[in-house]
Amino acid sequence: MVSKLDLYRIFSQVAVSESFSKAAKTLYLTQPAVSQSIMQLEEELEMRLFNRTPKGVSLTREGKLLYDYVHSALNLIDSGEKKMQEFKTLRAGKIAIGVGDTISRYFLLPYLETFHNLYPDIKFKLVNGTTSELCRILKTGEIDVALCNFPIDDPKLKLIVCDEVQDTFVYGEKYHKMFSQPVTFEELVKWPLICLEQSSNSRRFMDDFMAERGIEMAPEFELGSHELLLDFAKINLGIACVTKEFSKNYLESGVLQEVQLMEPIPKRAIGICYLKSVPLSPASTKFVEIVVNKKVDYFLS
Amino acid sequence: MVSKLDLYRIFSQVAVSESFSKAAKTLYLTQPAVSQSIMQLEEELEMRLFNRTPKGVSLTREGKLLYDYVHSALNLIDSGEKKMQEFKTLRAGKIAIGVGDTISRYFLLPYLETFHNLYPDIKFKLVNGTTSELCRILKTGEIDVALCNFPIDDPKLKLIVCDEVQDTFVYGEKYHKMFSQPVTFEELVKWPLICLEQSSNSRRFMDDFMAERGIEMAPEFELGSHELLLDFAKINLGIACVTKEFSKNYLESGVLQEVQLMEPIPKRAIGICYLKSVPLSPASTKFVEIVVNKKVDYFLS
DNA sequence: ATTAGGTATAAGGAGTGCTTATATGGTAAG
DNA sequence: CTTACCATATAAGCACTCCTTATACCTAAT
Repeated sequence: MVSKLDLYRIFSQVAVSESFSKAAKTLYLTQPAVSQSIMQLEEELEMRLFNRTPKGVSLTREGKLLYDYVHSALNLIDSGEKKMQEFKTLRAGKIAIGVGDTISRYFLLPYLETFHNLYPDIKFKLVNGTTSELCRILKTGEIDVALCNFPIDDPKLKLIVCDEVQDTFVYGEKYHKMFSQPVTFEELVKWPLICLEQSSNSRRFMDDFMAERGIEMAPEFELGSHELLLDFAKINLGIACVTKEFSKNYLESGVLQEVQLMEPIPKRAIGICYLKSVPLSPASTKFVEIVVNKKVDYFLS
Repeated sequence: MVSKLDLYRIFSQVAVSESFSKAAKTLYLTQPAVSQSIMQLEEELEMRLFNRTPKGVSLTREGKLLYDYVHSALNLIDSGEKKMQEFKTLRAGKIAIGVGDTISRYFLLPYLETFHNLYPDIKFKLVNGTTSELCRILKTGEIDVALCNFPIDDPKLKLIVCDEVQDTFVYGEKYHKMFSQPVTFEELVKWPLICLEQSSNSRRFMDDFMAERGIEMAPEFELGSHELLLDFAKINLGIACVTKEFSKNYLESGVLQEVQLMEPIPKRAIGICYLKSVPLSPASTKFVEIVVNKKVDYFLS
């Protein structure tokens, strides 16, 4: 095995130039340097690679065959380097993003669109899961970044708050006259409630908040998606605990209305997180930048 | 473009070992050497290739892709080097041999068989031509060696006499009683003669020899192959000028008989020749060795 | 807490690989 | 035939690269 791969780059150039001195010029070397390199290669392979002629050199039968291999190999390396260049300039690549179900629908989409319009060659992989699941698979490397509901307490993760959302309770037409006045939490939970499943971070947030006040929520319905919450409320099956920002359409059109509360519910943070120990790829870096800077292309959202 | 290809060999090993220190051991280097090499590669590509972990390292998404290229490239180089090894040990390769028509039939064949039995993986390319044609295409590189009739006067060619052959005149049954006594050349040329074409070296040799004595040969028949000479003589169309060694079967069986001459015809040399300026390939070297040492496998000839 | 095993960093020295200078050889033109 | 020019080969010296030793730092496991 030839120890010095670099000799092959010289070999290849000489094969093309058919001259030591011409190859030397191309490689910004001197002719003796090339001469010595080829001699070294020939010695290590114990094989004459070039026929020396007064006009230059030409590959021997064996050298020609070696060149075919070497040429392909060098091309492969070049292709690989080009690919890296593309990654660097975000003309190729892939981001694996973990995201909570609710967030993917109402929050992530505009950023994905913005990013995709800027860098159409970057591929996405989206993985859905709860906040804790996402934190786990971040560490396996399956995903590069995760967008999830805070709070998260994990020393290995870098956390960046991107947005704050307001949980709120909404009702449909049937409940209209019953909520003309602000209510307390104690009064509220007596109504039929529509909530997300207990496994979700948003639900847990609200459960914890109520628990601090000694109140227990016993929802009539526990649903799997935020969209269902809104639908259920619309047909007057109860009071839904939803995220205000994700319910804009329903509230603005008047289909649903917010319960006026005596005491505000604190805002809840949504953020992006990734492993502290693993540097982000160029594409992921750019994606994070877009999300934290809220660079949404509003024309598209 | 990464200037130092050797970095890729280290890169590849690290990718396999998934550890700088393990790769270092495999490569008979120290861990810092590997560490620095990878850092250098990463700097030149401006791309993180490995994620460092406390247990070792793992390829980044981008590194993995680069590895696919690099791995293939290194495999190609290895294959090329293996091929060279095969050439060296005559387990692969090709010889292009130029050979006169007559010689190929009566002289070359046993050597080809011997060589082929020793090195069955070497391929042959045979090119027929006259001596002067062969000398010309030797210089073009189309053939590696040539087997032809001497004399040759070319300062660029290395000449090795392999054998001497005796030209002679033969006749068939009809001429039997007319050649009971030795004849002079002057008497001989009065009979109908069967010769090779004037372009052949053997014919020129005989023409020149006669000319020195002021005799001109005016053959009845000028034929393209030695075999035809014998056939024509057999059916009594004249006296054929042939090479004794190549007519053994006809002479021994008594189908043809030699003209007894007053004065002997000098022997003519057959030899192998190749360019002085171009070193022979391993296969060609061995072939020349077999021919000049007359290493014929007699069981086969 | 301590140890073991991993990578990163710093500094020094050996060796390699380049350069300059020169030799050698062949071809083509004078 | 000689000379000049173009190519490669050889020789010697030096700069720089790259590897080594030494050390620091981190994490995980005992």
